[in-house]
Amino acid sequence: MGISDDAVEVRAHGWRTLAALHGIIESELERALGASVDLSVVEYTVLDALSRQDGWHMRMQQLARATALSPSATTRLVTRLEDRGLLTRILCVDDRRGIYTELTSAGQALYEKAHPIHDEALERALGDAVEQPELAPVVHALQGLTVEA
Amino acid sequence: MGISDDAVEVRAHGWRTLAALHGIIESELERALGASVDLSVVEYTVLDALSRQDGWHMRMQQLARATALSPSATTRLVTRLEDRGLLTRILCVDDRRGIYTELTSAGQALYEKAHPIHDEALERALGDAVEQPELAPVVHALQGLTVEA
DNA sequence: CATTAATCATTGCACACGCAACTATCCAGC
DNA sequence: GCTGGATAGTTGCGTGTGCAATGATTAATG
Repeated sequence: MGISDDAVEVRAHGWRTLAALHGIIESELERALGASVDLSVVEYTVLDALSRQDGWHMRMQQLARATALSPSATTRLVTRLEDRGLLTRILCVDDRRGIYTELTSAGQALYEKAHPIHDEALERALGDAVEQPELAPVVHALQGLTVEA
Repeated sequence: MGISDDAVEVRAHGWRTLAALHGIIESELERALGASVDLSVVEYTVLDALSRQDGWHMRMQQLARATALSPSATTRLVTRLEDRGLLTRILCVDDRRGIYTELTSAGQALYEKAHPIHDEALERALGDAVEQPELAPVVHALQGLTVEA
């Protein structure tokens, strides 16, 4: 097995590791958020993204990007949250194709309730993961990232 | 914002980065494998896991672990692949609750066809990802993992 | 040895997703 | 100013998924 074949195998192995870690974290978040505030991970991601805009709007497309979801799934996701009164659709005036979404006060409140639960679950998941020798290096690499930008 | 709050934010940021990278890679693999051999990423994962056992069996539960899927989803996944003639169920003799799965020659052949496509797509996805400054450090960390174990 | 508990895999059901087709709106070229 | 093409978002449809309940087999306990 030559040098380039090794590189291929390293990539594949890295991808398997990444996928495993992703699965562990997502499962734990899903469980914790579902049990306490009845939110899925993507739903929380929406609230989080909107909240980080600090009361500002977000277009559907940005939301689709933030959640790694298709346009159609984004539509229904927003509809679900709107039906629960957590956010509102706002027609855009300068581009009447576009639709903005904004947190309601109920959405803001639920997000603030969910936030610490999310953080605890994430800490727990990473703590579990770091004990698996395969996953530990990736976990440490993640912790070393800078937050800015 | 104190020290421990920073740690929380670092974790959340790391998780968002991980999820973003995961999404990019999975989309690209899904597209490439679907177009060329009509396999989803999880389906390829099964063939890959079975193939890495080098002709040996795997229990449903191991498969569920390898794919990060629920037992029920694993059942149907195996059924799909079995219907396509890519693998076979084998009843276990020592524990008659358990069921082994094994690649057929057709499954082996399709895997060997899919493998280089998978690797190319993975290389392409990582190449794209490394150009995003947010993602680059994680990509490099993955490349630095050792393969053994 | 019988009975109860635990484990492996499968099915019913509801739901979230992606793809393709559709509508509405904006923009470019003439 | 009107027409053709691009873009934003929504809906129909088929499919993959998780949860809870079930059947089949093994292990534990009296």
